[in-house]
Parts: sequence; structure tokens; C-alpha cells
Amino acid sequence: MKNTLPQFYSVFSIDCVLFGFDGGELKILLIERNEEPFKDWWALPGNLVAQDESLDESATRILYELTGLKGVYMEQYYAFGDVDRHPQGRVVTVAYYALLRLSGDKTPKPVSDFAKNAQWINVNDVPKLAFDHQKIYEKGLEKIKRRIKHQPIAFELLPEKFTLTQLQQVYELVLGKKLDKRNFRKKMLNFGILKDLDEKQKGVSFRAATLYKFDKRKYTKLFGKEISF
Amino acid sequence: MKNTLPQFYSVFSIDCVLFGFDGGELKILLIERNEEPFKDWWALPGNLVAQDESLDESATRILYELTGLKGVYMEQYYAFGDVDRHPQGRVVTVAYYALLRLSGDKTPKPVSDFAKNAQWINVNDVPKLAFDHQKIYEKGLEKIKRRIKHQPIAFELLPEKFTLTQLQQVYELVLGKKLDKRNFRKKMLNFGILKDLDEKQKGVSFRAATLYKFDKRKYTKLFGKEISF
DNA sequence: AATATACTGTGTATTTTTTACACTAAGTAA
DNA sequence: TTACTTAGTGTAAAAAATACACAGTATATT
Repeated sequence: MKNTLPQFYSVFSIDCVLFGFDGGELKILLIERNEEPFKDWWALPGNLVAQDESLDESATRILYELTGLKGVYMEQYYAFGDVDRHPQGRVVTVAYYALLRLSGDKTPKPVSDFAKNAQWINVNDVPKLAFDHQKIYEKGLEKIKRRIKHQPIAFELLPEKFTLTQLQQVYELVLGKKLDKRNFRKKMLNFGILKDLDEKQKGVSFRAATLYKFDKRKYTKLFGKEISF
Repeated sequence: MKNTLPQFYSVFSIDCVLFGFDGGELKILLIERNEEPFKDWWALPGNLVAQDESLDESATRILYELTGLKGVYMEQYYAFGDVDRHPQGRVVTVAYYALLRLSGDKTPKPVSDFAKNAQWINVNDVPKLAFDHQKIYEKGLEKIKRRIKHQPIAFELLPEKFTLTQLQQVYELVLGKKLDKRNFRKKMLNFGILKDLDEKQKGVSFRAATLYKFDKRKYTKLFGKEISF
């Protein structure tokens, strides 16, 4: 019964838009390709899906190979399948976005063969990208813009302990607009999903802010699902 | 340069969740398979993607072959790629939902080879499905539940001219809950995206209701994008 | 012609949510 | 001690969401 399906030359790949927040900036991880096609171009990190791994597994592996990180929040968001999107054959790619805290040193040293360079680049400075990666990136950004309003994904971009100002920064950067400080705090605290840690920031010039933690338990309890941040 | 990618046995397919509304019920189109694997099981309509067509083109074609309809509203929503989801090999499937008015006679006579039967089945009576189609269907339903709140997809399920009661029915069926008549009408009319046609329903027992039309022009003008229906 | 039937269409008061807006408090650095 | 920088806080007005019930009207029936 195995292998009775028609066959033609086709493969699938995964491409990742890796968002990272590091105290002030929203960035994505780009690699500089070292191989044809699109040698020397910037591109989204990605790779082919292996025969024995699911899409999710593949995405997790690719991210690990690139950053050395596990347990990163990832979400599939769209499949791109234009016939000529890859010059070497038919490649349907499934796009994932990942959200990641760039606390301090954790800036990943990428280790991929076909990349000669990898950098965290501000979302406002993204250069021209290889293949249809421009489109893939834009759709990814769009997705998290929507999703951040209804699901608690902002916390994935922050360290475990964070200040309200940092949380607000994440929202402002993702949504691309300024928010009112008092209204933002009122709303966030009213949800009751932030745990006040009775603890202050350390090692900071000027007045230290209170640290909070996302209370996942309360979140899943209180709301089955639907919120509007 | 062509064909220098690694190759293993893999194909992609499209599966569609075709939603239809016919004056009172929300249904999906299911086919009864006439071939192994899963012979005699109910399944979502779907097929393999051809070598020279994009995912969107393929979805459009498959829908056309099945229903004879063109210009149907379709939207890709997720790729399913578990290793063993298909017993005959590695098949990654890209899922689309489609929304469709089932006005009167237009009930499609499906013409697929491997289907011995096709039926519109109420979303509440969906039987056990072949492959991982249960999961695909559920995710599709979830998607339109979310999307109907922010985008004007309800109108795709209705005839061009519809009554407010019909519109409300669509919302109630998709969301799976009753809505308040007065509040619903107030809200919908306030958006200003419904054109009062100064025309009444015909061929209906009892009092005829006013007919409305979705004003696409006003919709795209007034809101760049974000609404909450 | 009268009546029963079944659906259409409408308003208001209350509560909740959202918005707009500016200064004092606290801690650090010099 | 002072200058600097960020943290932290409240209120009033506007807008949106909710809860709620009955009279109007076209049709079908007798």
C-alpha cells in the first residue's frame, strides 16, 4: 500500500520569522546566504523538512540549529506555494513565527552551513530579502499584530520578570503606535493576569520599577479564550 | 541549476472545508470515498496539487471540479503535516475554507472520481472523518468563528440580497450562540455598510422583510481593516 | 370579511468600556 | 543638595454594550 501516490519533483520547507525584543527594539533574525541561489542576499532562516519529521518538529529543529534554543514559542501561520517561488524546483514553504526574549547575552550565534552571517535586525530596517521572503515576513508581522490583541503572546517576548513599561513597549512596537500609559496600565492590571512580585528592578539608573510576572494559571482560568488587549 | 534539491517521496494536497448556508442551517460538504485508503469513509473534499499550479490555484480548481462554481470566497488557514497523516506516503496538506451561498438549486453535484457520494451535512451532524480530517474541519470552524468577528465574511454565505434576520442567523450559527435581535440590528446598521434596497422579500408566507445588500465600497473606505462585529 | 398566524421592526435606561489628559513621587548620579 | 530621569497615579466625559417586550403588518385560513 505504501508509495502508490503519484510523484513529481517537490519538497517542502520551513521558513521562520524570529521576533526578538531587547529593551527598546523589535528585531528579526536574518541570515546572509552563502550559497546559490540568492548568494549574498539576506533571507529568513529556513530549511527543508526532513522525511521523518512533522512540520512542527521541523520548525523546532531549525530554530534550535540556528539559535541553540529550545522551548521557544512558535506558531505556524501560512503556507506559501507559488509555482516559481524557488528557482530550483517546486518548494512549498510553511511559515512560522517565533517569539523570543533577547535578554542580554543570548544573542544567538547561528551555525547554519549556508549562512555566512546572521544578525538581529530592527523590523524597520529590514533589507530586500531573497525568494518571496519579503512577503513572508510582512504576513508574519501582520499576524502577530492581530494576535497580540487577543492572545497573551507579548509575554513571550519579555523576560519572566518584567515591568509594565516594558510590556507597554512591546505592544507599542508590535502595533506600531503609541499607547497611553495610564490607560494601558489600568487595563492590563484589571485583567488580573499579572502577578505583582513585590520586587523592584535592579542595576538600573534612576528609579526602579515594580516587576510583574504573567500569571498563566489565572489567564487560562478566567478567560476560556477571548480577550481584547 | 534546476533540480539540484534533495528529493524524497513527498507531495502536497489541498483539503477544503466548504461551508454553506441555506436558510436556517450551516452545512459543510463531505464526500464519501470510493477508494482506498479509507474507502467508504466520509472525508473533506481535496486533491493533490498539480506541478504547475500554485496552492491558491489548486484550491480554486478543486472546488470547481467539485461544485462547478467559480469566484467562490476561499481562504487558506493551516498546513497539516504530521508524518503519518496519510498511510500511503508523506503528504502535507494545506487547508482552505470556502464560503458559499446555497440558494435553492445550486446544491452541487460532485463529480470526483474517488467519491461515490457527496452531501451537505449540518455542522452538528458531522460523522467520523477519514485521515486527520476531523482536526482539519475543527480548525476550520474555529477560524471562521474568529474571522467573522473582524471581517465581513458573513456576506459570502448569503445571497446578494438578504434580510437582517438571515444575517443574524449566519452569525448565530457560526458563533454557536443566540444574539439579541435589537442589539444586533442596531450595531449592524450603525456600521453603515448595509445598503437598504427599499425592496421586500418575495414569495414568502407572512410578512416580508426588507432586503439589504453589503456595501463593499463603504466597507473598505470607512475601515482600513479593524472592526468588531 | 374576520380572524389567526408568524414574523418584522422598533427605543430606552443601565452598565461597562474606552478615551483624554498632567503632575507628583522616588531613586540615582553628580 | 541638586539635577535628572523614570515610575506611578485618578477623574470626568464619551462611546459602546447590554438587557429587555410589544405593537405592526402581510399572509393564510375560514
